[in-house]
Amino acid sequence: MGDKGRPAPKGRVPATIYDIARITGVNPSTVSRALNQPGRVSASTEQRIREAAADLGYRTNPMARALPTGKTGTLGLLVSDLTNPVYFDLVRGAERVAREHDTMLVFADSQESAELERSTAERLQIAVDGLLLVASRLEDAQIQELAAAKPLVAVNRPVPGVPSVAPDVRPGMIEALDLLHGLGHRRIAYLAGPEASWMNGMRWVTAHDLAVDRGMSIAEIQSSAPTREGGTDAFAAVMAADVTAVLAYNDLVALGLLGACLEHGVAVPRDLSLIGFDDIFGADLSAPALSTVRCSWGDMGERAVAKLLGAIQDGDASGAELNLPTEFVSRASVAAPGR
Amino acid sequence: MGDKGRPAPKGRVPATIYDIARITGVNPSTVSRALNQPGRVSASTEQRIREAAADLGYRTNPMARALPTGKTGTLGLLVSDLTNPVYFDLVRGAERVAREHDTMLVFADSQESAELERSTAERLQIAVDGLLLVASRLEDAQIQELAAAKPLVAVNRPVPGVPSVAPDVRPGMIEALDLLHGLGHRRIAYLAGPEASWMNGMRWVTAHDLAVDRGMSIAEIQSSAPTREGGTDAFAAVMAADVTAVLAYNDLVALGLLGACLEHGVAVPRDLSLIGFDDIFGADLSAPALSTVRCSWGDMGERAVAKLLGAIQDGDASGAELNLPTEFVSRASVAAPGR
DNA sequence: GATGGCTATGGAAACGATTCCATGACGGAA
DNA sequence: TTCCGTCATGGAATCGTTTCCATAGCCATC
Repeated sequence: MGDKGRPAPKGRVPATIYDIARITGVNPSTVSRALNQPGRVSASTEQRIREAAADLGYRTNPMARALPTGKTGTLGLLVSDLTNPVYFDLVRGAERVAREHDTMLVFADSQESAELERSTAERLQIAVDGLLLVASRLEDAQIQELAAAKPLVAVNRPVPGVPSVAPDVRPGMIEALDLLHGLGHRRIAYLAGPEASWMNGMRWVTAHDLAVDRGMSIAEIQSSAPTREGGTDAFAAVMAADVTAVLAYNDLVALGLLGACLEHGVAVPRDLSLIGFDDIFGADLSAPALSTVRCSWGDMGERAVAKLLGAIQDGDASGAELNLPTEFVSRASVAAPGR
Repeated sequence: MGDKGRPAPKGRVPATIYDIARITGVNPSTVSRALNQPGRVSASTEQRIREAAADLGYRTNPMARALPTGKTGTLGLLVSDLTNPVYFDLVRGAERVAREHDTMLVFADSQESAELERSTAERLQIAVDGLLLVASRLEDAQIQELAAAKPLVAVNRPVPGVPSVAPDVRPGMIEALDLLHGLGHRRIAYLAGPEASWMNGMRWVTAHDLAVDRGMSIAEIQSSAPTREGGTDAFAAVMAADVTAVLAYNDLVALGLLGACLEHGVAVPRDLSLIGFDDIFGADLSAPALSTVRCSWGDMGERAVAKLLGAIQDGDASGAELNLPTEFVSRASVAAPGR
């Protein structure tokens, strides 16, 4: 480990339990006990040890601890696209709970690629105590395989036998469709997201069923990507569909489509009503402000981490599913059909 | 370490170099060499070892490696507020370069609190090879102290003797003030951000000097927080300042103020021109779309990580400063003063 | 045909913490 | 007084990898 010739690495060497042991005249094992199992050593020794530790500015070396215990004190969070504003709140919620439990969060981004997701998950898995898979593009079997190796919680996508946290789209969607129906819309469209996304399928099926229940026709329109560009690109297809309202896969797509509408002189909501999903940052900024089906991503992040920590602690492999309700947020992008 | 009574932990035990050594009939040290120092063992042995490793699905245990080497293969990224959309791109850029170098990123959020930032940085520091401090609220001396312990790069804030990456606000700001001046604005205001923020001071000083150079008067208005709420809350103070244009500390504040203006019937840009900073996601969504001084946060993230990795590799402690140019993005929120 | 240098590999000591097992002291019960 | 249980602590093995040092074989050189 000699630093041969290299410019000397910076910083003083951090103190170890051996340093504390030497100073206080006890055995390293006693130091370890004093610091981690209060009451396991005599009060006076513990006192001396704690003081010495504070003096030296001792901090447990997580790597050294991880070796014998197998616990790294970190969780991995793998999302499909870190750039997507939806994940802001999720990340924040996750971070909050993790911090509360003295756990670090490692992030990674799979760039919407299943293959990259799998390899990243595998690499990540060895360095963490558990994995959070958000909006996974993997197949059920692949996820189950990962879950067999280490605790894993699927977010935004239920997987049989694997614990998961996901929004329940029905409540919000019912509100949305009731509103559209009440306003007189009869021909609507669903602007789809990525095919590999479970959530996309879920939204389409739910929207479809609810629309049919209400005697509305609903068309499915493909989009090139779950981004603003994807929404913009779909403009022509939406126009061709001859509908009075569009439910978009998410707010990003909806905002992209909204921009294209304005650009082409299609008035929203007079000529076309628009509803998004997720209530991301910025959804209330657009003109008109975007109506959307909201789910509390912050909550999802918190619940998911809590669940994962629980699974880690008691080796729980139960595949319990947790569903958080959604709600419709009514803004200016929806109105009665104009003609 | 026995799992006494606990529901058996999941998963098969991962393979180690000992397993590979046993299978191939060599010494573990040879396995280590074969895998990490190509050419250091005979081609045939290396071949056999690699095959066995692949068979067993061997992955290096990063904790075990970290112990003797002191290198964890992770970088810490500490921001003041993960919720701020500015950091999206920064995070993404950082993540990209980190991945390229097989390095993981650990995130943490200091919630705009200097004390929390310091303690988080210290805790983080022991688990990572280097630290990225974004928009730090710490004092120079504290940052220098942290930098003495382990490689550190300050982002969005230069610190004497510490390597840093920050935007150069002048170019973008010059464009902005030239535009305002050309349109006939003579009384403008700067809606400030957090006092502890170096960037806030920088923006104010630069705006002030440039305004004075052009014979414009400029007032400084305090805000309660660098968020949309902060901007909304500042509405009354802005009105009281009797100006025709406002430069806000950042887009968030600007958007908040914009919302308040619309709500109170103040027409933007006719009654008041508005300019933000950062060009965050959503800045182009508002009505009117927000003019802003943009800096490439993605680039900043990439550069910062690259710099940090460099510093780690060659123990470089040089406090080089890197400044990335900004540019003005002209949108609809600026016009000639209306009365 | 010794000698020296090089290459390929084995052996063992670290790294820092945890944890099982052992031991000595002490106190109370018989 | 003896014995046993308990408590506080020491000692040592262990986790998986890296790396320094040692050694055996080999080839080339003098």
